[in-house]
Amino acid sequence: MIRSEQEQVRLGSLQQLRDLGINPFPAEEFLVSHRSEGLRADFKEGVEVSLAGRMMSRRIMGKASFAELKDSQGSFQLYINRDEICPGEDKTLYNSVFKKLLDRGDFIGVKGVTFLTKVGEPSVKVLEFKVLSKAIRPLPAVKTDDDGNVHDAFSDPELRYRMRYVDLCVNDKVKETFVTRSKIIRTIREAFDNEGWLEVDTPVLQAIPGGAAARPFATHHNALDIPLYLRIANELYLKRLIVGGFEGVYEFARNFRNEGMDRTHNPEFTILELYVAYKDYNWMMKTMEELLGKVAKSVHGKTQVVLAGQEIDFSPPYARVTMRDAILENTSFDIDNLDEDGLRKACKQLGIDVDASMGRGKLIDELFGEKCEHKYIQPTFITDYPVDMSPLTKTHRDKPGYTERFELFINGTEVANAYSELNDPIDQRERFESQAQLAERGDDEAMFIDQDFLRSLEFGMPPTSGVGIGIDRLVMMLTDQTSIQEVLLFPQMRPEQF
RNA sequence: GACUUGGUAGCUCAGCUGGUUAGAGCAUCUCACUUUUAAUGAGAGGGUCCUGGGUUCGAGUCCCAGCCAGGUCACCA
Repeated sequence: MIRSEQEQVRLGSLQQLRDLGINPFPAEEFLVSHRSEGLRADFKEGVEVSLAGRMMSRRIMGKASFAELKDSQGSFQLYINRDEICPGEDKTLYNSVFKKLLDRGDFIGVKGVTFLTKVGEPSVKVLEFKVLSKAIRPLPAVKTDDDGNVHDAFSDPELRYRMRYVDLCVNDKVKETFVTRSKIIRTIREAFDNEGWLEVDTPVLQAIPGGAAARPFATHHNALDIPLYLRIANELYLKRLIVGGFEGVYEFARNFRNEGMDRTHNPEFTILELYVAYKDYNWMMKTMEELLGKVAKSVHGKTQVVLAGQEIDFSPPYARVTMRDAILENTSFDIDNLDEDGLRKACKQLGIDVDASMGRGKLIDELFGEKCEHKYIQPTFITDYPVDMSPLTKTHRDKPGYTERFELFINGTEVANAYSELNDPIDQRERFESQAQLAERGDDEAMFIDQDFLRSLEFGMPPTSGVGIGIDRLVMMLTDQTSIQEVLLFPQMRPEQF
């Protein structure tokens, strides 16, 4: 293995530490009394503390030095004075160990006393330090000046995603994004738990990948000798649980879809699905706008959030626009007056590619996707989707041909999808059958018929409303990110060649 | 998958119509410096110019193929 000059120096230092009887990778616990932000928030001089972390920089001035120690909360300044850590004649600990053999990126533990420097920086005067772990590779040397300008940022997206550990070490904003992600999920979970809804786990490996229109990843179970699929959705399992008598169930589900990747799609992604009995999609709209208002508030302290330079207002209520009105407003075509051929002509007239496999629902979906979707920047519920693009949704109570379904759009991106769930087993069977016909026409994303799911509905499912929220996308909306890779710790990449 | 932009030191980047030994800042190494904070001052080292072909007296630079990534589009949530 070829080592860079800096790596060779560090490997040499590692050996010299060992030669001095210092274990560069000690096993024993290091007791920490404080962490950086806590210590700064409640700062008093003259307090004995022990801190541990990564040494991010050093400023050596002869017989005294300053260093930045970075822990999980932030950074804290250390002051190391030669004669204080080496009171006797032997100055090896300072002159050799600290100045020569330690490097940026090494983990150290220190014990010392708090004080304020001449310029008022809260610091720890180090009395003892211990090598906790040696770094062989140099971290990128990112610096921030007094005006907050970042110099020599570690910014190459490929390197950042492939070596997220480095990205997290040197780019504080990245860490913040994932702290926020966790907070968003925690806020939702707390809200649902307060309602008494049950968090559940359902199968990731499924014999029939159902609940959505998408291409699955296929795998094989050796012992059973059967094909299995990674789930594209968990919807049908959660509904089985409603059949089983739970009144509210939810799951933060990792789903897998074998499709393209771009800044809003990763092959694996997280959807929060929630099903609540005796509710309908109108109730769900209210529940969602209240939830998102609450989440925005818990993350930002207010419901107005800046996203890609625009302010998004998450305070309820959100606009409600029917699919028909959305298309009417944006294209002046009234889908109520158009049959399949008419829709196909309308699409062609608007420059939308169509093919023979597209049914009425798919054509309407194209019209909306191409000409309307991107216009909904503020949170908007698009409601009442045509029956044939919503095979799991109850037909609309008073609009024939439509369903009780909505999708939530924010910044032109679909963030949630919800319906009054179809619980009529006869109707559901017919919908599955028409999906099967679509498959025969060439639609490779049409749904499979799930006989067990149909059987469960035949035992009776209460009226239920369900929703799926794209958690990754929601996190994007709330952290001012426009790429899904920025909200996934390890976005999918083509494997690296070593 | 298509189009497009890029890949040069550990990091961020220059490198002109092809022309000596490929540069800068930070980082690294050596020396100085006991309250600095993008520490400072002096000096030094560090390169598979993504890979493989080709054109040429000569290629980081031009051509072809490939690999990886970003962006746009297609597909999708």
